[in-house]
Amino acid sequence: MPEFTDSVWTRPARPRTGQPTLSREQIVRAAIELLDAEGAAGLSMRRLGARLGSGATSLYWHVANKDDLLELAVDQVMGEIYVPEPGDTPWRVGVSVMADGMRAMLLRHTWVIGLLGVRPTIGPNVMRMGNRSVALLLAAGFTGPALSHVHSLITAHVIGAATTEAAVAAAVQRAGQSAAEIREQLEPFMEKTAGDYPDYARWRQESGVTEMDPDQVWDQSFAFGLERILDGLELWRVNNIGDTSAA
Amino acid sequence: MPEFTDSVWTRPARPRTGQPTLSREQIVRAAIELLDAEGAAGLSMRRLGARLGSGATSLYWHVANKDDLLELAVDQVMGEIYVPEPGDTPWRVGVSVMADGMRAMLLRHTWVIGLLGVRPTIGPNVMRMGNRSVALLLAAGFTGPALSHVHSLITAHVIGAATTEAAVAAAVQRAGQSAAEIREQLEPFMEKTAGDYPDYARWRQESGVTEMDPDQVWDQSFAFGLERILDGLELWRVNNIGDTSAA
DNA sequence: CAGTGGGCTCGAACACTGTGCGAGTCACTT
DNA sequence: AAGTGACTCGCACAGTGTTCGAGCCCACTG
Repeated sequence: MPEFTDSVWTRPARPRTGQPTLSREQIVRAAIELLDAEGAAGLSMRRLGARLGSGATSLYWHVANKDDLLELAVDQVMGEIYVPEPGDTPWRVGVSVMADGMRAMLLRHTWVIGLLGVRPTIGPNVMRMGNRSVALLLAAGFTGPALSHVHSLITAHVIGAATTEAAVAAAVQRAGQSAAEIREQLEPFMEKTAGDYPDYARWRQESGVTEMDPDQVWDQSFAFGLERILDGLELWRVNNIGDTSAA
Repeated sequence: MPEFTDSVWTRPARPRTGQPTLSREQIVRAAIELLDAEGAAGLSMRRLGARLGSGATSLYWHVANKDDLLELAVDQVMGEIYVPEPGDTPWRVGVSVMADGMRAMLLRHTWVIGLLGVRPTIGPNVMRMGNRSVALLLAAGFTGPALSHVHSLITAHVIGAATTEAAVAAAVQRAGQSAAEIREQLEPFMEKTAGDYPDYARWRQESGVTEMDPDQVWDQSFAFGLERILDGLELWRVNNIGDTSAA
């Protein structure tokens, strides 16, 4: 049984002296490229080796595991998220910027989503991000467990929204068809089952949601949710902290 | 390239006449048991066949793919979620019950989480759930795109919260150690890196979160977030619908 | 009652996966 | 010149999802 703290981040790095042809950074970068291009299923150690012009097993000198490699890749792309410094803007804006950035990152690297539920990441980039988030929320007046809850709430919204969006995007891409074609194909299925799900069918028709641009709907849905969350947090903040002037 | 609608749910079921020793329901049930017991990595067609006392390839008569099987399993467990009828309770309570139920399901079957981002499910149980959610939110006064946004917001919170909770739970389970032991192990790592993440380290110490029961913290965090979301929605509802009396 | 077709099971095989092991290469120190 | 250690890599092993074709057995038709 491995110790809890036995992960890429706690194991000492190998000393580097020679002029190796491969490096951990290079491997991680190539892995991310492969994952972006072909999804989680597209990454195999052999294919990654080939892409780097070296044998598959050479990678194991620089990386203990495929799991470790994935953890490194996740932390790497987490570093792409920009978390504003506290004080630059009102806290709502700061949080929104972070949330939007995180969402964009997850949609750029959809393979990350499937890994988030498998194992928590405590790499340097994630830690740095966490530290800046804490600073941001401290400046907003949140403290103690509430600060943690607020942070969880924001990230949960981003992860949850990105999850379903990515799922649909993947299905659409697999189908290789336009949104209009898919809507057309889906129609008979919807009509056939409309009797079984009357409320859903009626709402679907009346809402006019079928005639909107899907990408816009995703954006609006995410923004709507985030605004409601921030409203709810503001309300709580006023009632429990009472300082409405914090940046 | 497969059509978008080419999935388990749209393909006609095979006619069944003989007295087969295997059935699709039985296979799905066994798969879920295996997944619950050993996680996503524990399910292979050969192991599943062995568990059912039959050859691995026999399964392919009842199920086209491993992917299809997983989709069936996901829809199956989705059916475990209880969505209250509209009118039974105030809408906040109804939504809370659904959210709590969904969270509990995801934590019972953590393997589902990793599949949610891969492909959207449109199985009968998910559709039924969707229909009841629509009914619930219609009764609360939400209509049009806003209804969809509200539904997305709730499920996103559940999925996002369950994702990070499941990740930590999996790591703890892999370590096979108590929360106290893990905390002890983590301490030196935290102290060593405290200088790099000063805000985080300071908050961690002052907040006292390290001395709380982790399970309770998860529960509280989820409930806190849900309350803030419902507050935000209530606010929006009053401003945009104006009817505060809807059940 | 014989025969045939189709629902259903399954073993062999293929192409692939992650990874342990040991041999080999090279730059550098002693 | 010998050796040491960083690094690369081919082979092999156990395991994966899935295809194919052979075979079973039951319900039907002639």
